[in-house]
Amino acid sequence: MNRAKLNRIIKKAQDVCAESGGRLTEKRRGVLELLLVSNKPLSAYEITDAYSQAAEKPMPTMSVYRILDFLQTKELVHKLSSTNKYIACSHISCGHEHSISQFLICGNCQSVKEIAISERIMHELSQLLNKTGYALTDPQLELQCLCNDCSGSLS
Amino acid sequence: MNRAKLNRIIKKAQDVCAESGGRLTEKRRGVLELLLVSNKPLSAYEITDAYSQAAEKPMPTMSVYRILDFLQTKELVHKLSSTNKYIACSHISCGHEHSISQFLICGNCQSVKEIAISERIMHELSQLLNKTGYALTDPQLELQCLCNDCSGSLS
DNA sequence: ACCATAAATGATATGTTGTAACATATCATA
DNA sequence: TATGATATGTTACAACATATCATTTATGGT
Repeated sequence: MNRAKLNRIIKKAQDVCAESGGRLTEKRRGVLELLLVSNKPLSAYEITDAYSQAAEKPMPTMSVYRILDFLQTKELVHKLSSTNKYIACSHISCGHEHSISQFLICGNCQSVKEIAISERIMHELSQLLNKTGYALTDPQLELQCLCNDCSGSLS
Repeated sequence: MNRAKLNRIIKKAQDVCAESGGRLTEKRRGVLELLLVSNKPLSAYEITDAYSQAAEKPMPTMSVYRILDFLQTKELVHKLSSTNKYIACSHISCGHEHSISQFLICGNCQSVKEIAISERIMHELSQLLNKTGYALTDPQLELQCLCNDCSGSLS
């Protein structure tokens, strides 16, 4: 991710916050940037450590959790509940609708790809669920995968 | 779950263990029974407390984790990573193949239903993933839902 | 039956993830 | 500048999980 692209995303994120009455403060922007430049999801503690090191003064863990909560309500950040880690949304700059979010998690290198599963598959899934007496409330899927790079290198 | 059915499942579980060179000890059986009779997933600590109370002597948490690990390797128990809770497999007595496991988790009453998603949907999903450079390694899905009972009672 | 071995369990300490409760600081605006 | 709303700091603790080493219990070979 180059600086220009990062700046565009941050600008958009500021707009998103402003529209809903929040502020993308320095710390919130810092956490978001950390996640944007990371090539893998980070735990709250990893963010704490990275931020503290970069800022050369300790960032309270509590603040990190609150900032992550805030960023999640703005759908700028997603939490992966299967790993308790956090990842920046891949679609901030394009104004993507977040009604569906599916994550492919590489079990080897921990890289994550955020994809959009076809409406048709999700619809089929929903139909199947309804027959069972359960209705889908959160279509976020987390799929344990192996990425191409890793599947090659593991012979 | 009546006693007869429970006994059939335990018997089958003993067979599964024996075939792979393990033993369904008293404590392991006890933990499995707790999960079988529970109508909702239990955390490791809830299991610890329930077992300790039933046995009238304290069960070390560490033992519970080890027992859960063991039961998971035999696919008698599944872990729900989205909630850090554990659930008995619904298909022990029928010798079900465990290559696919999908869980519908009610966000209100925490009841869980283990279902088999159609091969066709899983195949489509797999195909879609391959295009993205990721290959599915673990088809366990955890879907956040609302069950019929709860969706009715929540007006 | 006896012992060697492996499997299982116990006990203690520590690591990781997350929330509760309350205080203080900063910003917008009337 | 007073006020309310938003944001951050601090401390304590709850919940979930692993590491390590000691002890006990089953099992197979002699």
